Amino acid sequence: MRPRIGLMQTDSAPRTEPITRPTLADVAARAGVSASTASLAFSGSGPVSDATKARVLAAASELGYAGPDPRGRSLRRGRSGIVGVVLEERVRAAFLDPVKIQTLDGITEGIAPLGAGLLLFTDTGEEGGNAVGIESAPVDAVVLIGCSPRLAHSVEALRRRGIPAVAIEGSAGEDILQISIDNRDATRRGAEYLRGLGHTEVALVTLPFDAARTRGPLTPELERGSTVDTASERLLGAREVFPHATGRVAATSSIEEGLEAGRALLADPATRPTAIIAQSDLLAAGVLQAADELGVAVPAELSVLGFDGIRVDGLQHDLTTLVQPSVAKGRAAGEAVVRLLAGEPPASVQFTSTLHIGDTTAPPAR
Amino acid sequence: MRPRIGLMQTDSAPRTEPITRPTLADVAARAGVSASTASLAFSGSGPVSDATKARVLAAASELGYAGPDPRGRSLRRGRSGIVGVVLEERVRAAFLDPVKIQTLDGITEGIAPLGAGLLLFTDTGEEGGNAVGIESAPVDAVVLIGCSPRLAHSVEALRRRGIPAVAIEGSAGEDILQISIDNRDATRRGAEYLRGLGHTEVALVTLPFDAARTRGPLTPELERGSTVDTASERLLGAREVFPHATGRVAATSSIEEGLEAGRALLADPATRPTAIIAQSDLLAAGVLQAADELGVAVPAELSVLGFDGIRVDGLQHDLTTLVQPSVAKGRAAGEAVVRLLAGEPPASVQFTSTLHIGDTTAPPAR
DNA sequence: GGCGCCACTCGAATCGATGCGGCCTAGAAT
DNA sequence: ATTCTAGGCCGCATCGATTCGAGTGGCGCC
Repeated sequence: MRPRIGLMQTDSAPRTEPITRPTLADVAARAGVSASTASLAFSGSGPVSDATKARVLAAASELGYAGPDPRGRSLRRGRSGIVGVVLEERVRAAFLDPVKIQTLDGITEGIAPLGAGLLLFTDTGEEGGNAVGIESAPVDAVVLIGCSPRLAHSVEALRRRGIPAVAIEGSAGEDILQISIDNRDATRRGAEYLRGLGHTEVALVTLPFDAARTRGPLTPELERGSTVDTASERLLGAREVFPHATGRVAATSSIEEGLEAGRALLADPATRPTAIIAQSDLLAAGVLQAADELGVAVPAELSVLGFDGIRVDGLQHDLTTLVQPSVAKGRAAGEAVVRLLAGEPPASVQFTSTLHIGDTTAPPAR
Repeated sequence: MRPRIGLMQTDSAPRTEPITRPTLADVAARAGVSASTASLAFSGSGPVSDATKARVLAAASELGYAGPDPRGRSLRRGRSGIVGVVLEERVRAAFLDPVKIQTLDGITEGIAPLGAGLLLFTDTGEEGGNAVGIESAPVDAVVLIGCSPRLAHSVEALRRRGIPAVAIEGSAGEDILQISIDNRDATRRGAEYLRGLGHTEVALVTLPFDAARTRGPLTPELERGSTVDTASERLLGAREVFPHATGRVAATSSIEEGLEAGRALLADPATRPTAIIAQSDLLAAGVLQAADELGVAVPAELSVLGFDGIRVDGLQHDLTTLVQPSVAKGRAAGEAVVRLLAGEPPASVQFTSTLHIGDTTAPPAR
């Protein structure tokens, strides 16, 4: 029996504008409706007459109200509309890798139906400080790209909090959904192709095996201490065909690193391999540059096999490589996130790579 | 609603775990302290005895509590610890541009003291749908990178909401802080250098002038309809020295686009320019490739000037270019964000580019 | 032994939005 | 004119964390 105030009693009195921004309640009061109604008018998820809605919108406009506060909304809804992406390195380094970019692009495609934003994190190892880590970020889900077991602690926090996670190319944990490719099998097929051509003296240029990104000769110690599945799997695939193959470890997937590794492997004509298996196209491109520098003819004197199937700008060769569906991988991860958030438990996905035969491989010269 | 259990009634009984996740209140109850104290124990922003803190942490661990919910925290604090970044194009396109990547990296450096995450947006134009636009995202501040006036509406919403914004290379609005470089003046200096060498027949390869990214000949219509400051300014700088210079417009800053433009400009030996001013290094690299293809010697028969000062992998030349501090630009933007959030009003910053003289420029052959 | 101080802890209010159940009223049908 | 119906609208409680002022215990000092 609350006395309804006279209709005509407008709050014409110029009340002092408070320092605080207007809230939905203010708008509702101004429009003469309840906060609930005003909320419905904005979210459109309930029956509100057009007249009322117009009145609310008008009040909002007069008050300079810019729409519901995303913070309050996400608290109430339990969803923030943000998906976290964890990269293993710092932003600059991560985005120099075309595969990562393509994957990221695929993710945006995959989560498009969510209309969610992408929040970038880097697995810098140092979780301390005031930094907003994965552990304490308002994300609805997380995609881990090539992440090391170092994240186990954070992943555990995600699990506790009930935040779904999807891992691309990395063993983040037992119960984490995996999106991967046939690293091992694909490399084996590539290696078999080289063997079929007649190669026996094969060297490797691998991706880094640990977070320290040690560069140098490929040693059993490094292999054993590997925390990077991608590198290990591709190595194992090559070893299935060339059990004693060895080579160099690059610090990162880049042309420069490939160049350096290529110089080391090709420097001595006496020990020079007839073929090099690089674990990424960028590394392969670097090896090709090294061969060019040293006057080693490709493919006559040296065959080079890559991995990824990216376009390397400025490369003169048509690289023989294992083409992997980077974008599709990202998209699958995005779609998996969507399903997880919808409550449907999706299955892990394994993509396959295809061998593209270009002009950087041929039978050995000897 | 939730029946609070008696004080001494230890919950040793394996009570059925509720479907809901534990909250700070649960932890506090378990630890036998008030919610306030538990909050202080986690945030560390108040005097809590070590014993109490340990008890709270133990209780949290037992309950599987993963720390304060970021949503509730950000609601109360009014800060989310997230900085939004608006890119003008889709993710894939944006990250193919080394300058953008460097800028982004600079931003992360700049906002490091905030410990904030980076939330990516793309200025796709379509704000509708359920998408989390800039207008309704839990961000503390926003950095606009090379954004078009199309964003005016969103920028207005930001202003209303009181969210600080910084613009890099783009006129987002009147009261938006600008971080820019001397696009016009730098290009003029580069052009003057070419004129000093004796060039008079100069062609341009420009960045796109509008969101449509029209590719083709540089027409007065396109110039007039420009919504991209960077392209316009660099064009004007060139025109100050070569008033009648014309050329081609690229659809994006990439080697491929530069290659295409280069082919068009160099195809006919009769009308071939003696120098080409490219508005980015990637475009310049493409032009160099086109020259190589067509057997045009650089710099003997053709001088090429770039802009950006990035390292282009696989480029044989030492490009003459205007080196801009991309990373510093991003860092300045990040630092500006920090200051804005701290309440200190910082000033707009204008960086200057320096002319790096490489081996792609020489006096004309004629 | 008493007084006062200090460090710590507690309770309540608050932030902004939203779901819920029930009440109201306008319009239609008889 | 009266009753029925259904679409709209309302108030309240709640989400989870934080802050502020009040309170309380213990302790030192006179």
